[in-house]
Amino acid sequence: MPAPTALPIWKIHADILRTLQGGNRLVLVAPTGSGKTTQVPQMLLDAGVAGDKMIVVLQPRRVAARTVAARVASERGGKLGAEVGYQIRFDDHTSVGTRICFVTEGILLRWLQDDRALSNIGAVVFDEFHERNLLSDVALALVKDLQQSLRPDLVMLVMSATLDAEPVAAYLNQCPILVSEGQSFPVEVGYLPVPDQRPFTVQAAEAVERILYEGEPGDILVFMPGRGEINGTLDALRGLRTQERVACIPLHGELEPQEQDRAFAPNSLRKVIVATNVAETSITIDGIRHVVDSGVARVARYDAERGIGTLLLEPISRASADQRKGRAGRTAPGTCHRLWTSIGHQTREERNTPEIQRSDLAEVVLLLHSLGIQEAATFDWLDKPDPQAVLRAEKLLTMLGALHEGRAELTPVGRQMLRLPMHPRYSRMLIEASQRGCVPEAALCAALVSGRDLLVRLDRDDAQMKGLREMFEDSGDSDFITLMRAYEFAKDNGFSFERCRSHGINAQVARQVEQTCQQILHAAQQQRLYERDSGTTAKGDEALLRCLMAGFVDQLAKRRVPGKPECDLTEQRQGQLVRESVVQEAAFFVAANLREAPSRGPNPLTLLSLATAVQPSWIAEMFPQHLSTTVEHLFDAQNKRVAAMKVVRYRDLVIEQKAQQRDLDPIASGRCLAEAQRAGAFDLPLMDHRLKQFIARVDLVHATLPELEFPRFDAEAVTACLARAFKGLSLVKEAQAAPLMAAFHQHLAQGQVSWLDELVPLSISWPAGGSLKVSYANESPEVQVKLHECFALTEHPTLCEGRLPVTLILCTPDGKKLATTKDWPAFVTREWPKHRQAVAKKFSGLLWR
DNA sequence: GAGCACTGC
Repeated sequence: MPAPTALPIWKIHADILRTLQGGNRLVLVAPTGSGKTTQVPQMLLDAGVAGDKMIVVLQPRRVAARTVAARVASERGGKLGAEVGYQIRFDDHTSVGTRICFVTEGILLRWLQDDRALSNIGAVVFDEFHERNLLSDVALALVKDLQQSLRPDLVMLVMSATLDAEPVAAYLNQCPILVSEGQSFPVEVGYLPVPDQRPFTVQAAEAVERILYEGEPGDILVFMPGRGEINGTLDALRGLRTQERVACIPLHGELEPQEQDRAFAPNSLRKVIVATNVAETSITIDGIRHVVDSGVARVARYDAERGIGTLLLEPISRASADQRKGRAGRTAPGTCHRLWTSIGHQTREERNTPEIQRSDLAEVVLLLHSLGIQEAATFDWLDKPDPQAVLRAEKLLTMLGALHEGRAELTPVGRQMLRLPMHPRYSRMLIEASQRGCVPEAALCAALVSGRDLLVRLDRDDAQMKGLREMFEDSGDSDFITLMRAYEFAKDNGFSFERCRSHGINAQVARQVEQTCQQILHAAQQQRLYERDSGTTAKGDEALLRCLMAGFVDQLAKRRVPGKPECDLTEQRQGQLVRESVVQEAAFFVAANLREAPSRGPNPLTLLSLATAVQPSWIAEMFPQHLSTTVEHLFDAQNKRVAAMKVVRYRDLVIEQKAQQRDLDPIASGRCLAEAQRAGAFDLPLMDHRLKQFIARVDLVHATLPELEFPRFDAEAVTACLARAFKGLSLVKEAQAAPLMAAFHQHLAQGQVSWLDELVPLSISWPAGGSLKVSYANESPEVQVKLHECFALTEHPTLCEGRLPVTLILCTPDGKKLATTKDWPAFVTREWPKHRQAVAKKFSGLLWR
């Protein structure tokens, strides 16, 4: 290994120090292989840039923080944890003498809460900033804020591997940018000549085949969006007939460590590694010379309007594609095969959406409030979060009791919640648990969802594993209880990999859960939420179920039909419970997870998971402020009628209704019938062709002659007309017999109805004699006519005062459609001659022009 | 009859 000072970053050593001795901000662009991560902190230390204070280097991943710290410590000939240390969750290798400290982002944010001024820190270095993780954006904004207020002496250094440093530099008040060389090799990029519609798994396998055929040496890395596609590619690879034998290796985050190691381990065969995005940033494999890039990835987004997360397949950005490409040039020149066209490349987004713009912000907003920042939406961000997402976060925090109603200030409960390392929903659950004597159970629940999935996903027809799983599923009350049982099983078996694997449990995750749970309990103790050995344990599961409800009341779901997965939620949301949930009976449950997934049908599915059965009476006891009782007219689908009901709602979700003995209000009753009809509760035979034509004709005038101010018949207007027609009725039978036309006429202003026959007649007279019906069923009005009867036309027939040509559907004498036109004279001169001979021959008895 | 990228306190 060459001396560290031979690394490219040392070429700009003097510039870096000059900039930071003259100012307090710097953006450093340095690609992989420049040595920035290990060398820059040492340069700062040796030059005394941070004075006698500590240099903190932010890392996006724990492994990186640990390994880089070890490397730097050894370069300086010291012990890890002395001059050079690191701190990550569960692992603190620092001491009073530590001058360079590598930390993960969450740690720095914890420090900020303990000491708003970061008094013992002299410099903050943001490494891998181009990844734009949620917490690194938050940390950057807070450190900038701190530097501009209490700590002008604090040095900020943002390091990024990609070239678009201008926005960050501009954000840091036009601070200087320095660029270092990297140490990588050229990668030759190839695109598809034309788009290929076949599955990209097949295309990728073919690309691999071509690389093998060309005989260029080196391992191959294939990027796929997920596990399914990885397996599909591996299948396709097995089907290849190539001379060379290769080792096909899957790589994704859910694999156990020893399975992941196969990708790193030397292999006598050429390796073809088929990986997800883990291989783009988190995992680096030496020896890759060829990249095959599907060009897609699964990206998590958050729909703030509905509070639902999605995980969709999306084209990756150009920045991401370049990052993937770079994986082929780490040790020698390489090739990159992109499964899209060079034209398609230009239409891709330039860079990824920063995580802050696609996340649930509840935790971040709570943190900001604790630091006195009440306006998260207008705070000085590099990229502002969606104001809607901030609003949703604030609403949730208010509901959880962390913010004061209406004045966006932290409550004492909110302060306690801040000290618990988890999403505010779970910290709210823990606070509830402190009052119900089930803190250890609640802490375990929070720990169980804090990392990767404890239970491995089952193959659809793995009956044996399903059978073993059932021993954890003895309670139908909550999916959390299943997870707890599985965890207890793992713990009772000493977290043995074999025992766990045989029951579909990820042992590694189970060990992490143990640690996380201990940490949570420790924090809970410090917040006086819990006393160890206090002996107050709850009887049965109900206390825990109530705690879970406290964290997720706003995700209350009500089954539409007993035993079926379809549910209604608040805010008119709908969803269905996943089939592997144990909560298959309860009429009400809260779902800890809402997400949208693509389906075969036209609409995506909203899937509810991590369910917990709840009783409506618990809501009445614990959240009376969210309940309302009214008497309303409701449609009784069973008896096909409107009934007056006493309705109890949790927010807008009906949780109880009872028929009332009382007279119906005629208007409300009609409206109720109309809305039931709109929702598809019954059909309306009198909504006939004539009425539909009427609606279409009015809409046509509305669109074509806006100056006449005809109203439009949108869905709401139709419902309003039906409500008028149904006034005073209460039975479906009555509604179906009610005359409708008059009510629809009333939607128009006085006199407008009588203009309709003039503007949009039901039939038009024809020069050849008689008249023809006009159809308004399609976007453009149509008349079907035999072609030979058109020759008498001198001009094209129109509607709406000449503004709208009728579409003529021209037929042969035996009624077969021949052509359509909106311009008869043009048709006769240009199109007709092309058909004339054939038509005239077939129908020779007629006179053709 | 249907679904899952990656991190972090």
